[in-house]
Amino acid sequence: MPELPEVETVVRDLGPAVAGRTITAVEASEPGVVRFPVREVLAAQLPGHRVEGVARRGKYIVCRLQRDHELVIHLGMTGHLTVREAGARRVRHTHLVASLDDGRELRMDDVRRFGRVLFGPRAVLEAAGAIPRLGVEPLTEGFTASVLDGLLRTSVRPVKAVLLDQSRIAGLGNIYADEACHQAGVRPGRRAHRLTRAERAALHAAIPAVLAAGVRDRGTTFDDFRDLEGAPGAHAAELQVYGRAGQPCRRCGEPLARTVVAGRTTVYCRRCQR
DNA sequence: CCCCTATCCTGAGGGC
DNA sequence: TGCCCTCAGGATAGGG
Repeated sequence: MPELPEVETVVRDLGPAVAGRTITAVEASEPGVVRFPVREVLAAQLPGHRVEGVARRGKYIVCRLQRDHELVIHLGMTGHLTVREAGARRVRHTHLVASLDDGRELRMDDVRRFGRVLFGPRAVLEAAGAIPRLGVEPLTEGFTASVLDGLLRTSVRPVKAVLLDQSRIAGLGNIYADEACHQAGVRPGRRAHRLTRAERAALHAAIPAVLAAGVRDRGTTFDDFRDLEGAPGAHAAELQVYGRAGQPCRRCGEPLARTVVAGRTTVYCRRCQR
């Protein structure tokens, strides 16, 4: 599942690959994934636009186009972006193919169709609420200890629910939320407002640390994340808890516990996390 | 505003 | 060999 490090990996490769390129033709095949506007409008209006740059906001990939237009892509759980030579074999469930003026194609595929493609003038996308309000970016200077304190101290929800709430912190998903809680020594099910000052500080350090490690390793390929060229990320081997229920904690040897928090499978160490 | 639950969606994997 | 069931989860709609 693409979270901040996986999306960042895609964005860092996508910028150099498509900046300056003009989109010459568009196929948007599957209804559902291409949400805004309807895909016929996208196919009619996107060609002719030149890509000026690519940025990330939370888990959203934002391609800046000419005339203040944007092509926004969310990969959902199983989405992929690739840049390939035109005519290369397509995978099943390819929802968007944007031909570029260098003979390559930007493609988006997504088996489960939880991903989204949005296009239009930035102001229109914003006014329509196409991208929901997103919280602080955890790898920026805006992610201060006091900002995180404010989020945690005012919520009675499980701490993991706060970490997963994109309107509060943008970019954490199930993998890195569990990893951050383990590194901080905090049980994911603890009520956020009951954490001690020291625990909040530990989380404030752990969140950027686990995300930066994921970015460094070009993402976690647990089952199906791939970068622009189809290569897996290397971070799965570094995971401490996610996907390791029943296996020994790498810190203390205790078999890792599995539970459900905020509706998500959650793995933690009974001994290391209190 | 706050929080929780159901829903979307397909393929992998287990049980028999 | 194959059918059926459960599970995976990011985001969001809707209920309390």
